[in-house]
Amino acid sequence: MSKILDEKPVTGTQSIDRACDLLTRVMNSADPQTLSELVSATGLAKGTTSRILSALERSGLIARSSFGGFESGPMLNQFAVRGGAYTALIGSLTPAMERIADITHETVSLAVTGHNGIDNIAQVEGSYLLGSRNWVGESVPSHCSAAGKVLIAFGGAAAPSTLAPRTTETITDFATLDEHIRRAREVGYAVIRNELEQGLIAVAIPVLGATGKAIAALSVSGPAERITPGDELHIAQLMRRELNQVHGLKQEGAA
Amino acid sequence: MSKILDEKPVTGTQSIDRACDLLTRVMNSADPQTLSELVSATGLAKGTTSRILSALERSGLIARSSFGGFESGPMLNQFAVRGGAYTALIGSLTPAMERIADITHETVSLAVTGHNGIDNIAQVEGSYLLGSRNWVGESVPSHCSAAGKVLIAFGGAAAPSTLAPRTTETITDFATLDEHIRRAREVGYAVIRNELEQGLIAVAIPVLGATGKAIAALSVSGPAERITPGDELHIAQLMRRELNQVHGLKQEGAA
DNA sequence: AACATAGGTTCCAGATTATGAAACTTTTTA
DNA sequence: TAAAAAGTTTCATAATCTGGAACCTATGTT
Repeated sequence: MSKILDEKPVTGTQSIDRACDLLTRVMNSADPQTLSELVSATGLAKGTTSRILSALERSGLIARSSFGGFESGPMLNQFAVRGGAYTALIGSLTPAMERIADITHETVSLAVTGHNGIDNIAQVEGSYLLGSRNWVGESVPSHCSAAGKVLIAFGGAAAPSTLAPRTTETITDFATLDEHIRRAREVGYAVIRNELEQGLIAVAIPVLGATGKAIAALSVSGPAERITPGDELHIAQLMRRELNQVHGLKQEGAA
Repeated sequence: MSKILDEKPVTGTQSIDRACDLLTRVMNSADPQTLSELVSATGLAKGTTSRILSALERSGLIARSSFGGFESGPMLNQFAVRGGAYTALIGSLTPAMERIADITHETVSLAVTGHNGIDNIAQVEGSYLLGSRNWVGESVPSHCSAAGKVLIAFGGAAAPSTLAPRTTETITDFATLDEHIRRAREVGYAVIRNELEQGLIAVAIPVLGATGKAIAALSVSGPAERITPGDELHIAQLMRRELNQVHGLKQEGAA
């Protein structure tokens, strides 16, 4: 079987690619990563790994934990304290998300296109005990999340190249996904029913930026018992209405 | 004049060092940085800069802004949303900081050793109108901040190699600084009076970790009119008392 | 205490890899 | 529409990075 997408060989950055790989591994690990762990995870030579990690440490991006191993360095932690690039977006949408949670009693989430998948960046809990757990900071595949579908539909994310199944109802062929995307573009919202996890329903609408493309997705999610197919449109309309109240975001599109 | 500190030549990581430099420039800029800006800032060849930036973009560390230029990428923004490594520390100390601010009416700050200087990572405002502005996310030199002195005194930061003046009262000779450090170690707190900025007084105590070394510094700062030399000890004692209430931090030392 | 082991760093010859000037493409400005 | 600015790609060259092995240095073991 030949390559589905023509892989660009990408040359002239071997060492930087390796450094980025090591950096992201360290960043995304909860616990400090030791040199040996990173060596076996990446398959790099021990000396090479040590040299690269030292360079990253020298620039403050990573640091040695006092208990051994590498963890995020002052440069990154300081960046996190400043809030990163999403703070403004989260800040302006939080009140609307809270109102939506108040009315629906369900969990409301804000997601953006991430490096591999859809990244959840903010969440407001509903009042029900049974609801989505906090998954801020986690990623999900775009083809089986409502936020992902809506981001693809409104130009905020590229269509995925693979459709890995998560449940028996996950969309695994491109024709069906295209159909969902087209429908989302028409009606202004997207839905998942059991496609990410059995029993989990979510409805998402796009948050459109000044250029008319989606910059984020707002979604309500809850169990199938509470969110029936008949509720989907109402939830989408409610989100649209609340989002239209938000100052500083040009909103358009049906719902 | 020969090299003061023997500069280690550091070899084998030229391209990674350059990549780190570019990455941190992008991270620390409020606005997206264009290729040309980065070229002239770093002095690298245009082609080289473009190639490195593409590699960083490919790994999700930086991203192209829709308005042109490079900004922090999903990998970093997602990291920031998760909170970085300081969240636990800030979370456990915020209540104590709030109580200190309530009692003193002055601004209370939390700082850690950063990549170049002392990084402010949290701040609670006092009730006075005249007070320190919010400087979370900014760095100050260690030799002219109370937090810096106390971090050096309690093994949380290395002594600085240069003593750049900020005011006429900034300590600029190593002997005087050593004396201040020694005194801080004795009494358990450090003070600056007009050494960082005219009229600014700050008192800091160390936050000691399990290993007995300072992992952070807690400080109260305000104008010279309100914080007299006679207040310093009381403020230090107050901070020490509140810090001792914090669960999960072994505290020791006089004050 | 001496030894063994694992985890980490440094060294060095060699060739793979990054480099930068220039050509080329795209976007912006006049 | 032309011209300039901004950004990307190409390619020959040699400088840079590589990885194996030697070398440290803690920590645990007999």
